Amino acid sequence: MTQSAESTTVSPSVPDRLLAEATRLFAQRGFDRVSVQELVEAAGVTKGAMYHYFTSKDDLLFAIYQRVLQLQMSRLAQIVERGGDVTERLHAAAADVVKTTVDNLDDMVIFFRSLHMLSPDRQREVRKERRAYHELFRSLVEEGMREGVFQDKIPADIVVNYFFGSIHHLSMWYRADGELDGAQLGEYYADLLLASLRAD
Amino acid sequence: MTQSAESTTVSPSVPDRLLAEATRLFAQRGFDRVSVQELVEAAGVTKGAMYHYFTSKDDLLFAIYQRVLQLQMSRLAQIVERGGDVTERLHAAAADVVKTTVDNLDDMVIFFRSLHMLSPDRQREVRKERRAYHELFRSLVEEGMREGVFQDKIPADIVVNYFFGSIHHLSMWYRADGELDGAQLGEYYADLLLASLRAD
DNA sequence: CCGAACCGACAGACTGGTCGGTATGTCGCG
DNA sequence: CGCGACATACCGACCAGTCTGTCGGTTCGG
Repeated sequence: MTQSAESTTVSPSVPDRLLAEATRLFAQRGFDRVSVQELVEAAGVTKGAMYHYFTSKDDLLFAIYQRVLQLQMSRLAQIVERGGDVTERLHAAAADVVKTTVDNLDDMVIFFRSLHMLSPDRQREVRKERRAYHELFRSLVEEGMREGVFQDKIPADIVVNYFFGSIHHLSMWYRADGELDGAQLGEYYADLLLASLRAD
Repeated sequence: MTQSAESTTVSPSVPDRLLAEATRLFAQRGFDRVSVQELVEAAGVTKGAMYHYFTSKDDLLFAIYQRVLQLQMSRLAQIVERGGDVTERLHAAAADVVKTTVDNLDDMVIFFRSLHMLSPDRQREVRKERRAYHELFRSLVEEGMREGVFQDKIPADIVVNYFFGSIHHLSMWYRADGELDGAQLGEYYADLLLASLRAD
């Protein structure tokens, strides 16, 4: 074994601890308001350790983005690929993205609030991957439109942006301690999306 | 007249210039990334001038929030009050908020991205006014539900959050130089909202 | 089989620069 | 002469990133 199993404690590796604490702190107070010193103290390591694993504070933020993008894309791809009619797949995809979002609210707060903190290069990279994600989702909508299952008076592109806007906004009002759980909310949101797409 | 009309130049007053430049810069680069020095230079004044009219950098940000909240609330109130059936009023309100949002994209970027930069007191104040705004909008939805014009399987609260999420997200993808103008987009968005509310 | 060279993984002090806010001065106008 | 409306120099705090050092393990030549 290398070192992944356990040493004295079962705590995760240093980079993982940094990522976890960074996510929590950046979501809570904003990227610029969290100092590197504070972050490493929260993770129980030192600056030396952080700069050993990440080239900059920016790099740490980017790592959070990559984790989110990868998670979302893999979940959506899985749903798109599996069979079933397009209505079912779109409903499942919509409900799943809601569930995943409320399960990772901190990630989403950071995602939408801190994009402009990344270097232009990395912003482009994030936008590129995000676009691919949108396009995969949109392909479902377009499929339904072609089949005549969905109305096509409103461009698929607009519908998708409309829906993802709602998702984005979840990080501003959804509270995990409320009465509404993620699965229930996912049902509502998926129903709203499909209702607005219902063919006449 | 006091001083509002004109002096030598026709340029707006110092506080107005500060507000305008602050809005542009905060939206472009984020509150924490704009230094007071840079801001006052952009507005063509000095720090002394700024701290004469605003008690802090925070205070300037709060002034932007107040302007946005007031504008939105007054527009919505006007639409709600005028007659017409509930479908028409909701459609008009929805289309108008889209139009107002794309006409003031910088304001909205700041609104959603920088809320956590305000002091807790002022955050509460903003949230309070924002809630009142949501509730007024929601009252339209509830009215339609009571009358049976709208479906009521999904709570009005959820529907409103869903819709305002889409609005919020506009600041992330809508580009004024694109092919879609605000009025057209407002139609689409209002149609989507009403479609998702259509009674069976 | 052993010791020396080496290496990855940190620790922690330090630095150059920046920033929000303040204190004091000035100037024109009533 | 007094006061509102600024101008400007300045300060203390803080912060990202760097640099040098340390230490436990691994490798490798003899």
